[in-house]
Amino acid sequence: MVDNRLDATFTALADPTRRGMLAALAEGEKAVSELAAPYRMSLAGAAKHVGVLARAGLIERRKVGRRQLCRIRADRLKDASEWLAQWERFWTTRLDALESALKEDRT
Amino acid sequence: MVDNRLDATFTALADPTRRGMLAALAEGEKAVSELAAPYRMSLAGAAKHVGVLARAGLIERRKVGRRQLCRIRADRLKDASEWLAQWERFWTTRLDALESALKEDRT
DNA sequence: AGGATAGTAAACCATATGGTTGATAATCGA
DNA sequence: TCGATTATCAACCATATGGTTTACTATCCT
Repeated sequence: MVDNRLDATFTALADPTRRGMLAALAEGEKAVSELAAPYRMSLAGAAKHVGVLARAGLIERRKVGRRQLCRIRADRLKDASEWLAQWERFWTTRLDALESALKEDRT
Repeated sequence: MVDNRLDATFTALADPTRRGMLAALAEGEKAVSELAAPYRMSLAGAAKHVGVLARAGLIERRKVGRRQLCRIRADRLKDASEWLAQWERFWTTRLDALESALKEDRT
């Protein structure tokens, strides 16, 4: 199912630690321990989060020496974004309705 | 935290039943039992999913007679969409890189 | 009034999740 | 070679999640 990928993607995005890690990776490739550093959490714990991101396909890892460099893989993020874009019609019509309601108020 | 809202939103979106319910609500307001109908699941189980969507702020409920009519509240979906839009630069540069790689292949 | 319908609430169960610690492996640097 | 660094793995724990069933309330219909 295509759905399973969205499940994993949204599940991965549902945790602030993991969203923070993605934000950190926006600056460029980072090793697991660098990703872990900002969090009051054991390295093993943080590495689990990295694993969730990797299994969801949101990041790639490559081993360089003893470090495991991670970088963002944009395509899954794009899938999620496109799913959400489906709903754009809703909020735009919502905003349109709000706008005309406001206009009506002023007349 | 603003983050907590994103947590709840993405958690709610991480389940295919709940995404399906949102899709059903795209056609218009629906009662809980109507939302539940497509799923091989007890009404109580489905109602829990509706509760998750409501607590995440993705839907609103209003009681009409003995029915509980639900409709989409677009703003939270929009929040999630905007969070994801942050990453647009990533996949566009990715696609650009892919494109030039393909071009290079052909020369 | 009394039965069917719509929904919630509570108790329960199995499994998933987020975290810990401790052990181990691989690599770097002196 | 030896110690420190980087990371994974396994076992474990508490809590959350997705589902069930049973019981109950509220509303509608005849």
